[in-house]
Amino acid sequence: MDDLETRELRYFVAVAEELHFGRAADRLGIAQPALSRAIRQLEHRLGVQLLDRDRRGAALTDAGRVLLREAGAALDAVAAAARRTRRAGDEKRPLMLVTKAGASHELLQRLLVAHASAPDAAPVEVVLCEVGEQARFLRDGRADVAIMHRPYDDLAGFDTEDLYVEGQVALLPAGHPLAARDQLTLAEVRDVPGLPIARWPQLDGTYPDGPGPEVHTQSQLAQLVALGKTLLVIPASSRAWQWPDHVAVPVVDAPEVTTVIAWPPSGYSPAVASLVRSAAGLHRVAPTS
Amino acid sequence: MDDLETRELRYFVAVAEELHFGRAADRLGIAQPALSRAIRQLEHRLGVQLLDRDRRGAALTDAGRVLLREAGAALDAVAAAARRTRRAGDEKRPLMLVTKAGASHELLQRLLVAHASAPDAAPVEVVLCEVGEQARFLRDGRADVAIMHRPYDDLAGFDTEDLYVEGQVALLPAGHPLAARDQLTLAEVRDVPGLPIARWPQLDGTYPDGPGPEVHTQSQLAQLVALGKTLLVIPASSRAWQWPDHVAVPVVDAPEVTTVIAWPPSGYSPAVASLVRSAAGLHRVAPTS
DNA sequence: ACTTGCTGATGCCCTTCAGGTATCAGCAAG
DNA sequence: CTTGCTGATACCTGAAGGGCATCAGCAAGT
Repeated sequence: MDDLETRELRYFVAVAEELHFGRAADRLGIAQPALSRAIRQLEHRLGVQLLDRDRRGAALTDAGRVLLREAGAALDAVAAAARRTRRAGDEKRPLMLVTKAGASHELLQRLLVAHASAPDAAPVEVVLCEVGEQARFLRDGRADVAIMHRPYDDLAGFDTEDLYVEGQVALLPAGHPLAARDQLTLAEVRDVPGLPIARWPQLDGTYPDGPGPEVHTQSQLAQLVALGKTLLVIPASSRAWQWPDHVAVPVVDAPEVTTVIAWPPSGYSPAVASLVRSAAGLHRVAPTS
Repeated sequence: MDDLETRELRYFVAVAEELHFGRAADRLGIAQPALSRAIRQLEHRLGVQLLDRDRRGAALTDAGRVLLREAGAALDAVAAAARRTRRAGDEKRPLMLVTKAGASHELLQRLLVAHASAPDAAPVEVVLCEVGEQARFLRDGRADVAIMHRPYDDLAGFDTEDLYVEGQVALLPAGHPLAARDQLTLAEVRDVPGLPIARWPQLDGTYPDGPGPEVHTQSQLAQLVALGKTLLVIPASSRAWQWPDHVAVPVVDAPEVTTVIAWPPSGYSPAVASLVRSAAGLHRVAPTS
């Protein structure tokens, strides 16, 4: 059977994301005719039409949508193979741990301290990423292990260990009427006049509908809240990055958030095992806040 | 960054498995010099030595072992992308369900019947594979969903739903002294003179040490047990394939076996969801035996 | 209706590089 | 010192990926 080459997958992903051969070719650094031919050949080899060409661009067929998803996963796996192999060559390579910037500060702190005193401690390097990007880092080999949050993050396909369960708080600009309350409900937080809830990327990378601003970094958020443009509901421990002009109020009926440590099952190594063991030792210890 | 091509990964896997450039080249249908050059180039691009060449063949380095594992996963992902995309083109494509030949007969039977009467039932095609191969089928796209057994099968990276929990029985040749007992313990079953326990492939594909024969199909096993060459401990429901000259005796302290339905998180589709829902409806119903 | 300005598709040429054949080079065992 | 393995080199060839120029369809101005 004729196997696909990663080049073909990269080409298709570019076109599927741009929905435009010219721009995709540009992004890939090749000429448009070459791209058109490559995609045609790919369609022919798979025996399936992937794109509906149209006067004003291209649109994905059902099969195209399947391939977009699968190709992404496959390319991540290939990238992971390269990265992990390169790193296997280094002696004294540190373990890469990825987490959302600004989340779970203190838990992470304690984890690193605890692990440093473990007998078989390997050095750990912390990588910060944007919201929802941890899974990507694990999948493509940029990280060996991640700190993630259920139910917000995509844990599919990873082994995990629960570390900590906590409630959520609403983060409001100081001076807002609701900021004086000592607790809130989700119903009260929704539809606050002039204070729409910020919209985060969902598991599939799209944004939910709504009036609030689209954000994907903590600093954007902090800014927007301070400016009185939005409010948000976040895990209680995240108020570590709270600004002076922010006020956190517990939201009593918000779903609980579980902080977990996650790793790709294929990438299980003694170093990862050791770190996970250190993490398990932190179980249920409330963070100082 | 220079991405790897699947061709290079296939070449490396062949060499890593054969540990011999000539044989690997033969298997790939290319000449040995081309292979040598491809591997050298791969090593150079990764900046890591993958193989220790030696007068009598090649041996994997640590990095090589990492790449062997990662490349396998990556190639499976690429193959899955191709297969799932092709199948997405077919209308009326059946759902592919894979299970070990001979295991969980009746549960599967009931699942298929239950699902056939579901309102959104898609046709289901059953594929049988050898012991421990289900994960491979799910990973490379040959199957959409699998019936597997914890703790025997490798469930890492899949979403699962528990279907059924059962104890295990020892399968003995009729006429053996232990066959008259109405229950046994693991301690009694181990080290039965002249009846070593058969050795199954472990999660990593290697065989545990021991005196018993290496087997990987049910029919091999059935034969060996009937011949009085081995005994084995298996889930109670597997005695469906028991021969007339087999006797099953419960092993009271053997770990429980959970039959689960598993699917790759990436491959989640309405059809899979529907089948899983049907399966969940079977919960805890004891099979007739 | 004609033009304009987008889109992706074609035709033709060139360069690159994967792969084949022949041969070399190291080394262990006769 | 020869023989018979191994993998590595040298050199050539050919398929195919890629670039450039151009074509072809279609919608929206004018």
